[in-house]
Amino acid sequence: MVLKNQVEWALHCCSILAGLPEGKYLATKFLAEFHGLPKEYLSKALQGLSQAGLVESTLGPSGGYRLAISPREISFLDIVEAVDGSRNTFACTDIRNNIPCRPARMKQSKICAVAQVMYDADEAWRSHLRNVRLSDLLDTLEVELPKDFAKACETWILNRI
Amino acid sequence: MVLKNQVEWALHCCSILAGLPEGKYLATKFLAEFHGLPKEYLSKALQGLSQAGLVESTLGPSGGYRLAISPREISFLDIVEAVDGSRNTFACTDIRNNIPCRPARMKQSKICAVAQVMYDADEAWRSHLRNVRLSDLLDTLEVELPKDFAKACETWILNRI
DNA sequence: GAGAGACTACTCGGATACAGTCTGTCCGAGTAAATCCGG
DNA sequence: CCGGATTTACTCGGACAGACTGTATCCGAGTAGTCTCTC
Repeated sequence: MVLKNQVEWALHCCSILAGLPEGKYLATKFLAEFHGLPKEYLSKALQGLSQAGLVESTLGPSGGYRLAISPREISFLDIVEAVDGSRNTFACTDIRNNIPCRPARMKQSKICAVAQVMYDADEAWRSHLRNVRLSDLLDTLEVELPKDFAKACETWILNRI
Repeated sequence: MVLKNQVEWALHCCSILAGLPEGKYLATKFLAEFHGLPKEYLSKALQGLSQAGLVESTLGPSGGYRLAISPREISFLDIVEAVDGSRNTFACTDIRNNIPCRPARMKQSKICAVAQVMYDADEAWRSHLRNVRLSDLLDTLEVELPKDFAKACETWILNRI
């Protein structure tokens, strides 16, 4: 049970898009070049973000992606689910229904006890991701990133808009 | 990112093995028949439990599996990791190292901020699973399961030992 | 009746196969800005 | 110099392919208990 690479890519790309000047778009080509990723495949991840409404795109020259909403309104969970889907990490197939000695017409109102525990764990994971916003990541990077490196990245990107 | 079916199977099988009379083994064949699962494939999950030391097996007639340790000492996480592996749900490939404008010989002591958030979420998930023990599941089933059903299951199993 | 050998029922592990997902590439359709060209 | 047509640069979406994983199935090797056979 491992998340796909695109999740990592999407998270990093969002942090870049969040730093864009007001109203500007950044092309997939440059996002891919910046992170050393295959452009065409990265584009799939960005399409996922776009369909989820986290990001918006425009066509033509000087087209590309930008955030559709404020970084304060985007959680890690939003990005993860946009790219990786929102299926529960545990898929209960209700194998208790196969038990041969079960009385006919037995009422099975409650959810399977095993599944309940797994669902709770899933919710703990999601809850943690829901409570971290993209803006929190930006704050952390602001502190952790060396100033000269941050500046170099900024000019690199501004040169491509 | 979905856990494999074998995890569900292993959890249910463990709850059955926990109810076995002292010192008795239950064959894979019956565990599979009881849950309506493919015997050969279920055996892979049980092998995983065996390698993790949660379960022990014996060969020959009246052979099979039984718990190797008390249900109080077995957590859900133990079972999940025995079957599904213990790799982190997020695989950081450190794409920040690919950034073209990074200064040469830049010290990158700290862990990637994106990865840190994902690792914390992973730990929240694992922590929840670690805090639920197999004995807790048995307690829940004791309360939730209709008495006649539980009895029917018990006799079904005792008849096969 | 006792002991040795054959038999049986099971686990374990490897080999194999198939399907689905992940990763990645390629290309055509559609679109918006920039450019060109005719009046 | 102005407005329409063309070109360009991009996104979007589908098609496709290879690698890997998940889901099985099958079978042979090894083992522990049981049965049988011989003395």
